[in-house]
Amino acid sequence: MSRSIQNSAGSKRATIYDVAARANVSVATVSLALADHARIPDETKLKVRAVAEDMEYIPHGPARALARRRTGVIGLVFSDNANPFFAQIVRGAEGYARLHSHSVLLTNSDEDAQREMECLALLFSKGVDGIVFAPSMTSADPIEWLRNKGVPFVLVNRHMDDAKCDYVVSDNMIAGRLATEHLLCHGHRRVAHIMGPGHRSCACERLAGYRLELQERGIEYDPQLVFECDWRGDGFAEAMDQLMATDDPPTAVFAYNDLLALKCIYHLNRGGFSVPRDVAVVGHDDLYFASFYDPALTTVAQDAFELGRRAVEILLMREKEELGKSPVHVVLEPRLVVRDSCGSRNARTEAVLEAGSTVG
Amino acid sequence: MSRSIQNSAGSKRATIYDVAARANVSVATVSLALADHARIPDETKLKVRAVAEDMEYIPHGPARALARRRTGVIGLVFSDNANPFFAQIVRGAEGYARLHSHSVLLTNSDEDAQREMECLALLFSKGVDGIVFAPSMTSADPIEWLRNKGVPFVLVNRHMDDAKCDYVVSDNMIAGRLATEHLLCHGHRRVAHIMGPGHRSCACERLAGYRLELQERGIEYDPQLVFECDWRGDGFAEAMDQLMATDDPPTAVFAYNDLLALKCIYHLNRGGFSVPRDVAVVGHDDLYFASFYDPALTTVAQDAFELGRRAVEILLMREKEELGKSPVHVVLEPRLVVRDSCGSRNARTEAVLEAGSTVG
DNA sequence: ATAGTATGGTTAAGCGGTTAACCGCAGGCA
DNA sequence: TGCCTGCGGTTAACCGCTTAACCATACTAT
Repeated sequence: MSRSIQNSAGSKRATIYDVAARANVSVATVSLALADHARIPDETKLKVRAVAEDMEYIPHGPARALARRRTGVIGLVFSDNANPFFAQIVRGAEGYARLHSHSVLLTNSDEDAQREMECLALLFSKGVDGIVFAPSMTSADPIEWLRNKGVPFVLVNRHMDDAKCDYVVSDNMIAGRLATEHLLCHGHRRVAHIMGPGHRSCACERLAGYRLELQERGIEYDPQLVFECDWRGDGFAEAMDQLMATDDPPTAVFAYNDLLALKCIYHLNRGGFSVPRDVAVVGHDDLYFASFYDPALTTVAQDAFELGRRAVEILLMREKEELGKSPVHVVLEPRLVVRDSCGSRNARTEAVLEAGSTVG
Repeated sequence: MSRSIQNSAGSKRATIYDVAARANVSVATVSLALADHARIPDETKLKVRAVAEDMEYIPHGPARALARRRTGVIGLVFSDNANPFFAQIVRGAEGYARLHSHSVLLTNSDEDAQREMECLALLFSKGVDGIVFAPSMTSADPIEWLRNKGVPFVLVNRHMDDAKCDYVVSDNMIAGRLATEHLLCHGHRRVAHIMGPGHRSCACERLAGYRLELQERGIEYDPQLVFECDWRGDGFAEAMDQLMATDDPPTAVFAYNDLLALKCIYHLNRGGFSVPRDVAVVGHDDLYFASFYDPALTTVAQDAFELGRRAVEILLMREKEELGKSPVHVVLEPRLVVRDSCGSRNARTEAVLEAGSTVG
């Protein structure tokens, strides 16, 4: 009859059996009543809910997950959640998930292929309903593995061109063009590009955009002006120095992202160059602190929050089978945010401090 | 006999029954073998493991959680994981958790009391083994609730003075003193303080440190020089302007955290004041981008990563009952990182770019 | 020979829910 | 009166794994 006895000390968790006993109904009735099932008359629902409320009954997730065959949990795989860009994606994902009664399990791959697989396996073992995944490698192995296991997933931020799967990205080609166009329109002819890790789709695409824009405006592409840095953003300083020491140094730099842009400005300052006077700099991402850097950073904004939000949205729609068989590709439009680091505005003319961003 | 039949298509998840069937043993043997139980001879273990490996068997977490009565999941409650400071704590927690075969469920409370309770309830429903919690409110309700439910938890970053529970914090009193001392030692007599939300223990303690240091150095505390801002970091600009317009303006500012410090510098610049020439500024947290801001920010460093790490460590030790009944209080020592924003160093003298920090 | 004890494996009872199938009863209708 | 139908609830079979208790066999000691 009663499998569990609610001890009055309140130390043990109240189970559905406790509620059933107190409400003088069966566990089935409790379950159905709390699920607002049509078969249960309102009167009973009210009674059961009152008892459940009173006992502070909170259903046991794992048990429910076992019976229902889904956990209401979405797995997240990023290389590093402390990276402000990823942090925002995570936030977007978490927010949307919560709005739809899901929660998120967070894993970090540290941009390591093996760890990435471990993350996926871990999430699979936890029985997540789906995975939002920012692959760091070009290898299709993780994708294959996920597909084989039958776990729904959506790629975010980066995508593999061959894989026919859902993804949501920002249009990095356009981003590269926007940044480059802006600089060229201000008369720059020698525009350098600090490129991200070459194995990432977004780095390649931004480079491609940069090249395409140069081409369309009749400027010859000079590979000397492009250098790649690793995923930690290190390794551009020396190249930068060499470049600035030539007799035809760049007058502008388009950096893969804001962090690199800021480091670049910092480094240029150290080297005696002033931004934007001597060199114009454009970044990418529009991290919140870019706006109150000095000089305020001109940058290509991509909505990281939205990236995460949409990814979860797709996952949940797939779960409810509201989506067809064909893969969903969301491509967000980036936009240029003009500030001071490219010299087209004067810092002193801006009176208002941009707000936003939380404080620890 | 066999409850589940592994269809060769591979679409359904392999269960322990599938493994047992293929290995010609009972599920109990499989379970024990995979758990490396002493009762199972090596030969059998090898055989079972080979089969499990071959079938890519990954135990089903929820089922295991139900049987074992723990999930191997730790819940995280912060106001906003996109805040770089919290992001680092989260990272520290996740890293340590993973090292010990645990994973983390992330929730954001948005600094809202009700949402905070929802987060806790959610985590409880998911059956987390413990919770790392940065309470945003002074109310002891969440603490009481957790205690009542019997969920192990440890507070991080902020603590409630009355509650006798585990916590790990940075010594904010010392932090306030360090920052203030540094400024006073450089001859400043009018030191302003941009204070964080007054309901947070850390904001109060940093203020207390600031006051104590003033007192010990014979400087009278002037409440005019202190102003509080909300959790988003807004609302200090006007106060700052008024203050700078008086005939005895501050020559130095100690800001609650780096974000505020940067905003403050930005705002001072806009107002025609130069940092550090006109006003010295010291921040708090040592966020990675503080080092390549211009001027590079002098700040009080607290090890956010370690904060998260230690919190999880305590949780896991409690789980293994390696800790006594009395509450564990970890207080990390902050340290002053002197850079350029306080005028005690010259930006041009520094040659090396500080490295670190990842790149999206 | 006989009980005693490892050894190595199996059986089965949970863990806390969900839900299909079933059942008793009252009302409607021929 | 007898049958069908709806209503409101219960029973019980899972979900996939863990683990205490049990059992068969072989080996030891008396």
